[in-house]
Amino acid sequence: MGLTKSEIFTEEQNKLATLFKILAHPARIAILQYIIGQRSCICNDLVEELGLAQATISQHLKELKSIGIIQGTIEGKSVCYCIDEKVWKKIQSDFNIFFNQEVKVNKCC
Amino acid sequence: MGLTKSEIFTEEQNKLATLFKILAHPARIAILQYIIGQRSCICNDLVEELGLAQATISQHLKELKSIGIIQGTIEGKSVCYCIDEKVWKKIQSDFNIFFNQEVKVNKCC
DNA sequence: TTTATATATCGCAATATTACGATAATAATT
DNA sequence: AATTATTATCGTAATATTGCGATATATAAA
Repeated sequence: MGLTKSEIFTEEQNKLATLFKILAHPARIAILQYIIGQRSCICNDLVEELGLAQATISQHLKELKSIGIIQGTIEGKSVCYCIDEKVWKKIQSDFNIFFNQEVKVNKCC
Repeated sequence: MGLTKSEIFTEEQNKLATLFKILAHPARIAILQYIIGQRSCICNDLVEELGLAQATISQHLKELKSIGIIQGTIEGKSVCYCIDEKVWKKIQSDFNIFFNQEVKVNKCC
């Protein structure tokens, strides 16, 4: 089929999976790291830095924007992208809430 | 195309993206949460709990096993799955190393 | 030995993702 | 007004993922 059955999972499970999915691409990891290193950047910087086509970078930026982890501000004829620190920390917190669930020892493993 | 250009990214970026990818499905989140709640479980427990086909659950378990976050031990005619706490904590640590990069304030956003 | 139980794997169909060329849209520059 | 620079979007091809029925495998039970 190829269609995730979202309706059988909780909203929390779907939301967490979506966050993971947006981060699950090396180009998007690289984009985030580049923005952090430079504090901000424009789309073309990333095209030169990463060597992917402009359309591809633009699409990755759109996906990162979709979860709010970056935001873009129009500056003349370019768009300045930067990290939204609040969202960045919220995502880290959500991940840690998930990972801080106590893993109990058991019999078999 | 549809083929991620892994060769243009660092090994670290590819590895992190892979970890995110394996966790980027609500069924796999649900499986991990169920195992944590029960300490361990067998494949069939998950089939009943989640309402996905046995083949589907088995495939998700295989993917989780591929990053070592769970391990399976043969117990009679079933397989007992549990969290590998060491790997669990390592993944959490890897994520936090990524998220603890300092986000500096900048001019535009 | 036959049957039942539990899991893994194969093969397939449906859908999603990735990448990019072409092109549209917008604003600055000439 | 025409040109240039920057980004977004559309359309498309290639590949990946998801889900499941069918089937293979392996152990326990009868």
